[in-house]
Amino acid sequence: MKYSASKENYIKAVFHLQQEQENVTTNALAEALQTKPASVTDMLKKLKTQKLLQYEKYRGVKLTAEGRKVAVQIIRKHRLWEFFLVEKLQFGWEEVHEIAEELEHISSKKLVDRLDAFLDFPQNDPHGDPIPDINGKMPVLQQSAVSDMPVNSAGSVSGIGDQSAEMLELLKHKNIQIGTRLEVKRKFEADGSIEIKTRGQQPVNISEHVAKNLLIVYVNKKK
Amino acid sequence: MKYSASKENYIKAVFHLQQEQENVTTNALAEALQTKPASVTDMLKKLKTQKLLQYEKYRGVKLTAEGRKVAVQIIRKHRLWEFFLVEKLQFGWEEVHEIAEELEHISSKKLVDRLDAFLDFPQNDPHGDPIPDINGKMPVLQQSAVSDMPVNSAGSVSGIGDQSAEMLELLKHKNIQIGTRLEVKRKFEADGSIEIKTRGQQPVNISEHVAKNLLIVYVNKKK
DNA sequence: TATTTTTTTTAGGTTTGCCTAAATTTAAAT
DNA sequence: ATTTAAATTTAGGCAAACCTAAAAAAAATA
Repeated sequence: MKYSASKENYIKAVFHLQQEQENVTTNALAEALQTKPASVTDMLKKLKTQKLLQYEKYRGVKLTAEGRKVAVQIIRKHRLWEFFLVEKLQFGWEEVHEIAEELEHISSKKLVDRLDAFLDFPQNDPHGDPIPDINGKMPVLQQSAVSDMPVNSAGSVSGIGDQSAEMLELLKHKNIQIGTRLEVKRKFEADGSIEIKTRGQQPVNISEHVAKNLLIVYVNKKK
Repeated sequence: MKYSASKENYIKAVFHLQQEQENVTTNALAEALQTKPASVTDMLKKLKTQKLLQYEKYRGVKLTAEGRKVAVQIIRKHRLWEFFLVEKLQFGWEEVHEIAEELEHISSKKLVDRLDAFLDFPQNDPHGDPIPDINGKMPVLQQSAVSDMPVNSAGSVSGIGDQSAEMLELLKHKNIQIGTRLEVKRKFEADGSIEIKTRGQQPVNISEHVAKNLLIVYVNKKK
């Protein structure tokens, strides 16, 4: 089955919003898709008749199993293209999202799978998000936000919450990327900012916003 | 300026049809785009107001300089993607056209130019057609059809006229590809078929249709 | 609980790109 | 030079995906 780019975007948005809460509201979708609630209602009706989601008016939506399958395939494409852009075409991690938003709607299944093989089956995209495999399986790893790390614990950056170009720009400037090892040195109650240290570098201070959106997996410190 | 995929397809079609004849007719466009003449008329009016082509009702169309520029950029994208698909993703030359029809509408200029560099600035796509460079320049080489070659002359396959998947399938089966050296051995008046010989192989007979659509550049025979 | 506010839906439009059927223009043939 | 045929355009419609404004339902608050 093939769906329009617009429909695919709705499905993807529902999928992402469902990570936050089971039931997705019309307003949340309108916000995510930069469109009006009335337009969302229109589209939800269509997607419902196509059995991609469950929708009862005023009750919000959930994806069906089929909808989820479609969503995962789109996400697979998006993330593989992002990986391609960064690894092969030397793009910066803050500029690939926009281009991948277009590339993810290219329909050829064979293309995606060949691309996957060409890239040597990457596990994560440039922002650390997992790439679903050919069967739609994607590993969920145990991530915490830096804001939740105890003082003196160490972690390896594994993902970014707020992936806006601005945020990625800032992290790039602070020399933080996926895989960067960091250690929490101090936490300031006053403004929620945190002092972290990365290998070899002087300690730097990150704002509460950054701390909440910088995801890590714990690692055992080694001197 | 950004144009819809549909508009880009019209512009591209006009460009290609103009290689045959200066002035492109509504019917020819409808045929090429697999749509109805009435729809073509609709679109021509829109493209005219955007100054992409010259159009006087009942008089046919020609691209403007701007239209030509747009067409060439689309063709550049199409051919670069085709090259990518064959060279990097191991696709067969008969299956890449369809996928490139989608990829050519991805808008990022930077993407195309990076892809070009990644591919090491290829001169021709998998079917032998020239790839416009970053400035839109594309070399026109002196091609002849095998049907026009004198007996005993030799050439190197440089392009294909009819690029239908069926034709490409057939050529693949006959082991003919871009760069293949061939020599005309005999021409049969009866049906226009021609006997050719490629290096090492036994002579084979190709139909008039194939002979007319197999393009070559002449080479000096060397033993 | 009644009322106000917020959320969501309905109703009625718009644009893009397509369609069919009918009218018009151009080209071909008698 | 008519008449016939072919090509093209106009007129009126349709579906997708959006919009605004108004109505209805749900949630929040007095």
